[in-house]
Amino acid sequence: MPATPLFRRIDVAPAYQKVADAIEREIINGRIKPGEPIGTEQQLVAQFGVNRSTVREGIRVLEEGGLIRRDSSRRLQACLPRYNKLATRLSRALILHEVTFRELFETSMTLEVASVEGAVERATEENIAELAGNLARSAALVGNPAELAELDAEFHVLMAKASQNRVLQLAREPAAQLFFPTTEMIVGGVREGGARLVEAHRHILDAIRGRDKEAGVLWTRRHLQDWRRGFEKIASLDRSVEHTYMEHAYAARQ
Amino acid sequence: MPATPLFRRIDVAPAYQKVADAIEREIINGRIKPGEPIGTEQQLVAQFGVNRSTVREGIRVLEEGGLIRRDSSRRLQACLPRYNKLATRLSRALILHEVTFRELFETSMTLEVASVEGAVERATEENIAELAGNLARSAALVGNPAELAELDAEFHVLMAKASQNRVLQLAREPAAQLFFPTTEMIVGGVREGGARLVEAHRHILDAIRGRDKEAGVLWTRRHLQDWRRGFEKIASLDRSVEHTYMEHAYAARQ
DNA sequence: TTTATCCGTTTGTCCGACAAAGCTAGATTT
DNA sequence: AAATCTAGCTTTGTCGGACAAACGGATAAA
Repeated sequence: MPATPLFRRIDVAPAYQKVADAIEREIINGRIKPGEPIGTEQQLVAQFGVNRSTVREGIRVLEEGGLIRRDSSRRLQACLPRYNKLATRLSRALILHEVTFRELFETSMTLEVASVEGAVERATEENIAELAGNLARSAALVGNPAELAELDAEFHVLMAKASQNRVLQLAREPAAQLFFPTTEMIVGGVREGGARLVEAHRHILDAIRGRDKEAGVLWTRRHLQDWRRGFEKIASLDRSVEHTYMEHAYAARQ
Repeated sequence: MPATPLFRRIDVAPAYQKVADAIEREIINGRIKPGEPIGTEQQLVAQFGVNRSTVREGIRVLEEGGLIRRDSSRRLQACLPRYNKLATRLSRALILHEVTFRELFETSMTLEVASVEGAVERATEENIAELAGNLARSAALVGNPAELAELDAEFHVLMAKASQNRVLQLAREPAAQLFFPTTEMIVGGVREGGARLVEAHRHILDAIRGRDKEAGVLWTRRHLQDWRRGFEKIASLDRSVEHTYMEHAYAARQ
């Protein structure tokens, strides 16, 4: 073997990967815009000159990556990767890495506070209307932990949306997906839990309306501290977000 | 159509999806541990009773999701999803959503501050040694924007690691992947930029060593503000990341 | 206007096949 | 005996062809 290699390593990516890469490039470059059709499998077979099985494997990769999806009639089209879907993967990764609720709590505190600060600064009338709608529905469902937990998660999503910061929206999502599902357990297990939750939301919304950052931050902190107190009554913050929880969330969702 | 639907939508997932789900469940549940083999395609064919093509499509899904990988000899094995891979996809999503550097900056400020706070509280001797090593190398490369930019990114990764909060580590990664590559442009374009960067890192490390949270936060803020000032000299914060970054950084990298 | 029917297209799945690359174990060489 | 080589088996990546089910659209019937 020569001391200095004469040749660069040849790129030998499998064909399905090359198919996926080629389509991905077109989407990233903007040559194919979100919503536009990619073509049928048959057409891709013709264009790439590979077998349909190979094309289909490439498609699966892109589909899982969130770059393409199938519309109502199963035809392929480009799409904007949905935060939510990617966030789900990340949440799973967090579980497998056995993170603790303490880590989850600490990070969520940071991100929710940033979120409310942004919302106070930049929420539009429409954002506020959405939050108000959520609050009204929540108030009507104080006694229903399951529904209330879902509305709580939505409230925080709306708050992030109101911050007009999409990076923040994305950054908070993975933690939120693991964090907020516990709300049901907590609201259900703590006396007056539901009422306190709605009360906090009301104060936060008022702060956003009144552009009062201090109040917004204060009530967001209280809101999360409430969660923490509730959580510590039923579990330890330093236990990992276990498989048991995954099952719980999974089962409940399906 | 009845006002209230009588039936829930029936689950008719395609076979390849069911294959992927089945394997995923085993991994999430911990029945298959990271590093353990999944079996050959032939075995999966036998176990699931479906065709190999179907199995392979399912495998692509899991592979892209980061739950399984192929070892040196291409055999399937479970693995821990790597943050980095997932974060890359998220970064791509951010680009497609045409986020601005303002959003990136604001979120990074939040997350880096949280990161340094955690590091000040919980950094181990090993963490500090790693940071010190990074600082020493940086100091030796003040005049080299490309190298320094890479070391800067690493410094912040190490800082997040020192916070002992894996959720935070993950949450900051997508933004960081888009944010820090611009450092090269900035350090190269601003007089004394490299020196200021190393100086800031030094103060941050000192603060972590001395468990001085206030100083840590202060210098982290300054460090990022420096970035911002530098950035505004060469581009607008409100332009999308795609337009600015794709042109500059991509061209430079290739 | 709605319902039913037919037909071409597309997807999901299956079968069988083969070359290339990796592993295994016996045969060969040193 | 140890190292090396070789041949065979296994596994993956790819291919071609096939077919049922679902969908879209057009047309006929009520």
